[in-house]
Amino acid sequence: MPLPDQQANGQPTASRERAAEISAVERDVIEHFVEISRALGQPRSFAEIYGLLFISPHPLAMDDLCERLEISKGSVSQGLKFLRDIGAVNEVEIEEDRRTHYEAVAELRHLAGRFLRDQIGPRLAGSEDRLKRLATAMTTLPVAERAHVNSRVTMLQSWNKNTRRVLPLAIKLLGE
Amino acid sequence: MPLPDQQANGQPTASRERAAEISAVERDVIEHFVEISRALGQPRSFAEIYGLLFISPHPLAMDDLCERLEISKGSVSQGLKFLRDIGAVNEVEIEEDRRTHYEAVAELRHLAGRFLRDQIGPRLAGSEDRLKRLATAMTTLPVAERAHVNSRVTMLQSWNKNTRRVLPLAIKLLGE
DNA sequence: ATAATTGTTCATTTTGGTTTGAACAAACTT
DNA sequence: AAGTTTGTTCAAACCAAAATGAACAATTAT
Repeated sequence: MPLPDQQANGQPTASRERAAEISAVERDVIEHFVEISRALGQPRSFAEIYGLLFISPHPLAMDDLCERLEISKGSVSQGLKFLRDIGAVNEVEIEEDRRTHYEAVAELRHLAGRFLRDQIGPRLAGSEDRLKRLATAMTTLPVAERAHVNSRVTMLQSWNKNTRRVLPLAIKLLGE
Repeated sequence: MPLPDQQANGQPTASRERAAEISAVERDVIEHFVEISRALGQPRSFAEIYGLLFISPHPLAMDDLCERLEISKGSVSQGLKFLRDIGAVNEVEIEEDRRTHYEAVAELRHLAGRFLRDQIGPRLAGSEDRLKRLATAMTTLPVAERAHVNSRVTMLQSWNKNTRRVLPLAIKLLGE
């Protein structure tokens, strides 16, 4: 146990004070994002990290996130990696602090857009491939079944096409 | 082990033949729904059930679903309950068979609409409540923090409102 | 050079949600 | 009535995904 806390002193390398606990307001905001991320099938810790950064008035470093959210360094590292990748957080340099700090990107347009492109897009593409293969495999079926199967597969293809069309539009409308 | 299989005989109470295995085409269609349901955070077995009903040319009973999908009676019962509740399947009565059979409701409009209403709607409502409470709790904050927190909470409220507006529209567009 | 700090990776552990299967109720058959 | 079939419920088992924490690399300070 090194130096006791010495807040607001000039020493650049002085030991940092322990981060404050999560307040009621912060708690609620974080919970809000946790629920959203759940609906999107993303891990809770990622949402907690984003939520705290979103409500924090200044950028935070990994340590802060670990201590205040009480999650491990590993989780925070992974969470920040994901959030960085989808452009949900920005790195911020702070003078006289070696650690990289992070701030939340609050523009829903960017957020949702990149999430759509990186997370949903590839899946839709995969679906399209499968449907194409299906259409081929179908031709080997006995004629009796073919009619029904064909109508169903056609339906799936049309749903997929519609989704591809509507999703980007919806994102655009969401971002006001 | 009762009577050996006797297909296509006249006896109404005769032992039923074992259900056929899943074909390649069925496999692919089912997998398609499994992936969609994953994105929506629904259990795999539910999607399997819906998928098989969707591609099947005739209604199926619980037994059929158990045997062909190789999942337990309990799972099928729960899955059908869920699918019934959101209106994704209809019960069908079959003459000279006591068991209730099920067919998939293939109208995307109904499907998505009810899913939205039953699964997403309540969550959005919950969010709105939390945001209201938040707006109140906020007023007890020190003035210094209040400005920033206020701007963030306002942002969340606006996102929520937009979602409420856009989601039904998106559903409508999806259903052609 | 040595030590301390910052951050990532990944094998293990934990956890939360799904699936199972046994017990049960209800309806039907003989 | 006794027995069979059909279907639900729920505690326990199971499992995949998330969280942990130790080992590691890289950078900076002494």
